[in-house]
Amino acid sequence: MLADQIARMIEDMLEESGGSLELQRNEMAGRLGCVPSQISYVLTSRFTPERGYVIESRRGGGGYIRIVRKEMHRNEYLMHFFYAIGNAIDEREAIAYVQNLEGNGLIQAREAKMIVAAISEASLSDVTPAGRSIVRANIFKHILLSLM
Amino acid sequence: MLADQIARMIEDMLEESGGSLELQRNEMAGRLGCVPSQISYVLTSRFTPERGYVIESRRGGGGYIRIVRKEMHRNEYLMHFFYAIGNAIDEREAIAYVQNLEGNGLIQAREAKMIVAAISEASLSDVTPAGRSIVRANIFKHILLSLM
DNA sequence: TTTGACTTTGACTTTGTTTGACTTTCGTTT
DNA sequence: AAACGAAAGTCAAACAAAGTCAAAGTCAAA
Repeated sequence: MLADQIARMIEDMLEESGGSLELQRNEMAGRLGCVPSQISYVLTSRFTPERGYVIESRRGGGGYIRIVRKEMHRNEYLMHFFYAIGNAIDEREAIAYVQNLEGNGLIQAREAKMIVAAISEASLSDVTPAGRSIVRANIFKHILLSLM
Repeated sequence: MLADQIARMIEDMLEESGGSLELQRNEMAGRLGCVPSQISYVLTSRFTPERGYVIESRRGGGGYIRIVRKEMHRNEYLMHFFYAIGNAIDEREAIAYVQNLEGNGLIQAREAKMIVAAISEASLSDVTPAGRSIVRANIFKHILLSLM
């Protein structure tokens, strides 16, 4: 399958480059003889944060897509929390996790305060109550990824 | 990319001169082999007030462009941002603010990464596009409050 | 044999950069 | 003053990416 082929190729490139690479979508699609959006598809379906990848990109002239693989095994503790969060978490439980992280020395006091502020009900008051826990989980997980 | 190259050059010059410099647009464009308005573009797209730069200039014979990196002190600064964010902010502008905070030593590199992660489009992908800027502003402001 | 998850494709949108023609503002000569 | 030339400012067009989304295709499992 095309998608798998592309995924393998990207993994290989990540391997070679030690876990971080930049590519150009159009250029790569050209080399592979596929449409550019196929690259996007592979990225969103396979290189997700859940699997430890972080993607950033820029449009326009000189645009690029950067893919970074986080070393899950070197961040066992953080990963533990990452999985524990799941895809939704309420404020109370989230705060407990933050305290836990701080207690284990994985984050500083100031960082803990920042996280609590970010995922507080107050910060998310404009999200529908139903959606809050989901958005909170997403934010929290992305913060954890940024620490890896 | 040309624009980035020019931006880097200006940053270097600012570094050397301790945060303030004067240049001539035409002269610089000549040295770089680009059109003068390219310099203007870099200035307006990168050396913005959000990033902590102040630009002033004069036309006519002996004209110049002065670029000053502005530094403020902690509370003044946090307050300034708090108000500047308003009740909605897009990702780009928000990141510019974070870079500014980091550049002026108000937050650590790790903290900057955390904030960027927290307010990224990726973190907020489950919020409606229209709502994202509003939620982002809220999160950002609450994080700032946690730093005061 | 229908369903549903996953894939493939391409038209359209948005964002970012580069260029050049034209305008405005100064200082300096006449 | 008026005219001139030397700056910088403005703006829109052309170009260069990446993002989005929905329609159509595929295929295995019920």
